[in-house]
Amino acid sequence: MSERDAERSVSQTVRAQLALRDMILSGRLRPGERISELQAVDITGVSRTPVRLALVRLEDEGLLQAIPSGGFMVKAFTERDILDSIELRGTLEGLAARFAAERGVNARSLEPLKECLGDIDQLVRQDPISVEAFSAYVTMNARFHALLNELSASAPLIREIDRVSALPFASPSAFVMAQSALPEAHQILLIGQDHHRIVVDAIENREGARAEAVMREHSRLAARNLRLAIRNRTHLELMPALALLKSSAE
Amino acid sequence: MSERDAERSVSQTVRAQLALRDMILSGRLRPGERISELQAVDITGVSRTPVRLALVRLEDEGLLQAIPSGGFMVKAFTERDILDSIELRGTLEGLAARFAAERGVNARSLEPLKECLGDIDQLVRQDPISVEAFSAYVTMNARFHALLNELSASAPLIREIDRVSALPFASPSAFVMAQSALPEAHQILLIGQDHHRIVVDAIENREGARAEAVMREHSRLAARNLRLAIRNRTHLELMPALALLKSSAE
DNA sequence: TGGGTGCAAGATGTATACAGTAGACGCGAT
DNA sequence: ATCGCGTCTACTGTATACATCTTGCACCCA
Repeated sequence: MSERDAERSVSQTVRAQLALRDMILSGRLRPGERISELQAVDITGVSRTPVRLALVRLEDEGLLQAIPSGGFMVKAFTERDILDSIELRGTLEGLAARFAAERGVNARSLEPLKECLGDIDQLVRQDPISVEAFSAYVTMNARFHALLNELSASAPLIREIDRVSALPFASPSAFVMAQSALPEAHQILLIGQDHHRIVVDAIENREGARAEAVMREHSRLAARNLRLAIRNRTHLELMPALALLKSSAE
Repeated sequence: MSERDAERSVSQTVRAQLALRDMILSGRLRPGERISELQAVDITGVSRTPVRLALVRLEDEGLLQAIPSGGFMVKAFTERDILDSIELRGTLEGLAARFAAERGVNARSLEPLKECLGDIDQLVRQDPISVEAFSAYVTMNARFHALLNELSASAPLIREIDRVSALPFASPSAFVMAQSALPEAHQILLIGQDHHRIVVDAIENREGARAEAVMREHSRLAARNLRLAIRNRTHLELMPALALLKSSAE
C-alpha cells in the first residue's frame, strides 16, 4: 500500500489528532497556549468537525486542557507531575504483575515473554551498545511491558495502564534514548533487564508481593534516567516530551 | 434559578451526555446493544453534532465501546471487571495516601478531613441507622475520599482516581446503599470509618506504608459489599450500575 | 438448496452555514 | 487619568446537508 493510500485510509479525525499531537510534542505549540479551532483547521487542513473531535480526544489523552469558557489550551506539566506519572505507571504495572502472579498463568502464556527476555539479552550483551541497539531495545521493551500487562487478564487495568503510558513522558521507554548518551547507560539497561527477569520469575512462582514490588522499582529507573538527563543537560533533544515542561530549564 | 433555566444554561452536549448515561445506567439500553447516532438524537432531542461529542465522552468514560467499523455499543462488564476496578481504585487511593504521608501535610490541611471524620462519627453512632443517615453517609464518604485524594497534591494521580471512580460501580460509595439492607450493615460502616481514622493517623505520623495498606484494604469493603449483596439478592435495585453486568444473574 | 453477488437502506464521516456569546478594544464621562 | 460602558470581532456551540461506507436482504445462479 502506498503512503498516499495509507493517508487516505485513515479518517480525517485521526489525521488531525496525529498532526496536532505532533505539533504539541515538538514544542511548536507552547504550554499554556490556546489552540483555536480555526487555527487547528489551518494546521491540519481538515474541517472543524473532525478537528473538534481530535481536540476532545487530545484532551482526555491529557495533552490539552479545556478552558471553562470554551476551547482548549496546551497543558503544562511540572517535573513533579512527570515523576508522579512515572510512579503511577509503576504502581499500575505492579498491580498487573501481582494479579498475574496471584491468579497464576499457564506455562504457555509465559513463553512469548521469555522469548522477549532472550531477545533483550542479546541486545544488552553488546558493550558498548550501538544507537541501533538502543532503538531496538525501545521496541522490545515496549513489547515486554505489553505482554506483561496482558498477563493480568484484567481489561479495566490494561485500559488504565495504556492510558497512563500514552503520556509521552510516562511510557516505559520514554527516556531510554536519552539514556543512550549517559555513561551509566549500559549499567542501567542491565539492571532494568534484571528487573524483567525477576518479575517473570516471581509470576512463575506465584509470588505476588515480589512481582508487584519489583515492577514498582522498575519504573523508578525511568525516574532516575529523567533526573540524570536533566541534570547533565545531555541530549534534551532526545526527549521531545520535555517541551511540555512548565518553566523548563531547557 | 428555575429548573428550566438550569436546563438552558448547560450545553446540548452535556445534556445529551447526561441523558444517554441515564439511559445506560438504568438498563434501558442493554449491554452489547448498538447505539446509533440517530437513535441518540431521538432520545436526547439534540442534533447529531453534540450527540456525537457526548458519545465520544461516554466512550472514554468507559460506558461505551467503539465498534471498529464505526459507531458505539454499550459496554458489558463481568463481575471480575467490577472487582478489578474496585481493587484498582483502592490501589490508586493507596498511592495518594502514601504520597500525602511521605511528603507530609501541614496541620491546617488535615482540619477539614478531621471535621469530616467527626461528621461521619455522628452518623454511624445511630443504631440502627436510618435510610436518611445512609444517604448522608454516601455524601460525607465521597467528601472524605475527595479531601484525602487532594492531600496527595498530585494532579496526574487525582485525575486518574477521578476517572476510575467515574465508573458507576467503582466509586467509593457505589454499594453503600445496597449495604443498607444487609444485617452486617452497621458493622461494615464502623469498620470503614475505622479505616478512615487510621489513614488520617498514618498520614499525620508520616507512615506511608501504613496509609497505603489501609486504603487498599478499605476499598475491599466495597468488594465485600458487592459480593454479599449479589449473593443475598437483596435490593439489587439499589445498585443500578449492575445493569451493565454481562450475563447477569439479575 | 446453498452460496454468492448486487442493490438498497441506513449508518457514520465530513463540511459548512448560522447563531449566540465572551472578550478585547476604544471612546467618553467623571 | 482612570474607570465604566458599549460596540465589535472572533471564537465556540449547534444544526444540517452531503458523501462515503457498511451491512443486510433478496434474488439469481450453480
